[in-house]
Amino acid sequence: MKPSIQTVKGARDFYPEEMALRNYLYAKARAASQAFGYQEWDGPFLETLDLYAAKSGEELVKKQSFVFADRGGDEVTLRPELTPSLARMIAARQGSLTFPVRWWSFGPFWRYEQPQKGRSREFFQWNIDMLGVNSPEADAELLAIAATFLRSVGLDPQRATIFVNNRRLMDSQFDALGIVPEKRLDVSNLVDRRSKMDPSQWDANALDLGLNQTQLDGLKSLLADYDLWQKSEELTRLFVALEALGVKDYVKFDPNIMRGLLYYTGTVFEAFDQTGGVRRAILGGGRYDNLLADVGGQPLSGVGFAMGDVVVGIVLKEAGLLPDFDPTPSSVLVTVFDEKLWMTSYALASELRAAGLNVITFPEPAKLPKQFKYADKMKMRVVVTVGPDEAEKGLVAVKNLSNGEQVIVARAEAAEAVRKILS
RNA sequence: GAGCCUGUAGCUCAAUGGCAGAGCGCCACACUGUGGAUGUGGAUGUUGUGGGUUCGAAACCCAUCAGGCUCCCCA
Repeated sequence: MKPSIQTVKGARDFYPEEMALRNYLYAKARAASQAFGYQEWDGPFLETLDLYAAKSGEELVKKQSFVFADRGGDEVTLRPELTPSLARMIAARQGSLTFPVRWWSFGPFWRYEQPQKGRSREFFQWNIDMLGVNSPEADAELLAIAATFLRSVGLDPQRATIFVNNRRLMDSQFDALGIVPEKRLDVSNLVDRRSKMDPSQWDANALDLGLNQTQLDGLKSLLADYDLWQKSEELTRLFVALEALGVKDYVKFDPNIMRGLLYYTGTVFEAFDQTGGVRRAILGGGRYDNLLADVGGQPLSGVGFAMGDVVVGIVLKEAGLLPDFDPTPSSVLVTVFDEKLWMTSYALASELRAAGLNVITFPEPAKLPKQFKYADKMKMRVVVTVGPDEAEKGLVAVKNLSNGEQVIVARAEAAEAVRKILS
């Protein structure tokens, strides 16, 4: 039977299987974050529109935010990103926080976009930031966290690569080509779109922006120069630190990585699936020097990245790296032999739970084959049965489903027998 | 916000204007105290939804909803 009411467009149902993946990503993000000593935090899911109007682009505020009036008439929005909340909260306690601040978060976000592969309107995102240290070595730490995560979910450097660039380096190169600072943003956006465009059309767009042929040629050789990082002290130091941190194999310099975000000022990076199943970035981030000052705090530099759950979920699925799904958190089934022994089974299950085991009881008397089939389908590992023969002597039958062996033990020793099989 | 493609059983898909099907899964039984295997049988459906064309529509037309690809955007 099909339900007559569908989910909201771009929203997803989390059946136990999807919920398990979400929790898996959460656990891996937490592990990578905590391995580097980051503290978990969160902001409100509802924010005032003004928070985003202050810094975020017009596109985000006007077109891609879920905005509505509350009952008091104030405009509120479902948070489309976390960084403004971070800046606000840091600024509010700037005088009392111990820097550097190392914070991470995993929660829901909403953007009113066209849903497609790798993109939904309601999604979960891992955010992680370090504020108060402005150095390539700090940037390297965030890259190492990203690489640690990728490694922990089974994505090797050939499969998932983090491409890094530096805004300051590119700006100085643009300067050298005689591209005026006012044109940097346009040129950056153009670079960002290059991989999606037909080469001749891209050239035409570049000339439309007011570049001359010499500048265009210079820009193209710039974007083909994968040794360009050697001209940047920041990037040179970054790669030294990445090597020491043991993640250099995950990171490659790429002059084509720009990122659309206005607030990035130094190192920028994006991780991509190299097998091409998903063209969207798995994660992305960079250094931002001016964000705190923009929301009224003292100037404070930060570096961080964000990873949505949707793209990485697809990448893991396509790579065959989804973790095995456990249909039940319990590995033990206590059968109900018949009407008469029903409550005996319930009492036995209760004893096993008191001994610290997670136990499912079959909800009613049924034929044993049916109960065993249920245990098998739920991938349970142990079945405990009390039939008339056992009940009479105070015994229980404990069966190991993985090898089919069954032992008869005293009821008081059931928990121990189960534990032995599970260990 | 724009263009294109798709929507049939729980899942993957057939049926190209003429009786809506297959495989897998599901349920029951064979098996009256023990799962995975095998066999036999069974249930599946408002063909996304609403209109229209037609003697007749899953198919053709319009609208709408959802998904996918792309543009835009990716904070």
